[in-house]
Amino acid sequence: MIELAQPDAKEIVLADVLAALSDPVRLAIVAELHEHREVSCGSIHLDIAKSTRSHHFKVLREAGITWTRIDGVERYVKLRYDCLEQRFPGLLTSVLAGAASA
Amino acid sequence: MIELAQPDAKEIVLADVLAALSDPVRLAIVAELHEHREVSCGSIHLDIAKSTRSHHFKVLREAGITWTRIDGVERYVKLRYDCLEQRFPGLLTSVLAGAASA
DNA sequence: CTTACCGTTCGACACTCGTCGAACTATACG
DNA sequence: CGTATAGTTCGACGAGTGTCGAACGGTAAG
Repeated sequence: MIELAQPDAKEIVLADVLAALSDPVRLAIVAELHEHREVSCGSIHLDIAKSTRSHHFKVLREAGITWTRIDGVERYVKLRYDCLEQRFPGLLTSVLAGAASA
Repeated sequence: MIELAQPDAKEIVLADVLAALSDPVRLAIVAELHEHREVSCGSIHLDIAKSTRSHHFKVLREAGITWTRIDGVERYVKLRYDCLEQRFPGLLTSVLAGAASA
């Protein structure tokens, strides 16, 4: 049940975070994660191939935006809200608000 | 002296703003603009060709991040702080803080 | 063990992006 | 007019990105 592979809070790079959030699909994923606290990758409805889905989750994880926990066959994903808030205060909040109002 | 070509405040798209800010060069430009209020394109020191420089300013302008005023031969550029604050409250502030701490 | 399921990895493809130099436009100054 | 200056536009190039289908790998269930 223990497994991860994402950067430390201090290693999170602003440009990478912004690049990761600049894709509409990933923005939708992040908005969904914000509503559901923690969720398995597959339970988010997206009209894309599963390989593409996997790619987007990887980008979010490597940018330091999400935290992934492996439980059996599934990957449970949630936002690294506290890490991001510590590193870039207010950023995720304003992005989530902007995504919701779009 | 009057001249512009940037989107309305309501037409500013979050993903476009984030994409525009996800480039290190443009992030540096934005940080510089934040310090100097208004500035001519050429007065910002950047180790890139002037065509590349022009490209980055165009991306920022079209994303709705900057406002450009033509005066003679020069283009004076400044952040559209109020528009962005209205559209995505706190976003630019947190990005500027993050860019400064990097 | 076999099957089903969840997700990753691997090319491959089209497209976009950052970068450059060169040519161009337009204003300002002799 | 001629020249200098500030930016833009135009290919062109290499690198990166989003997308897909197909193949693969682990875990759970029969």
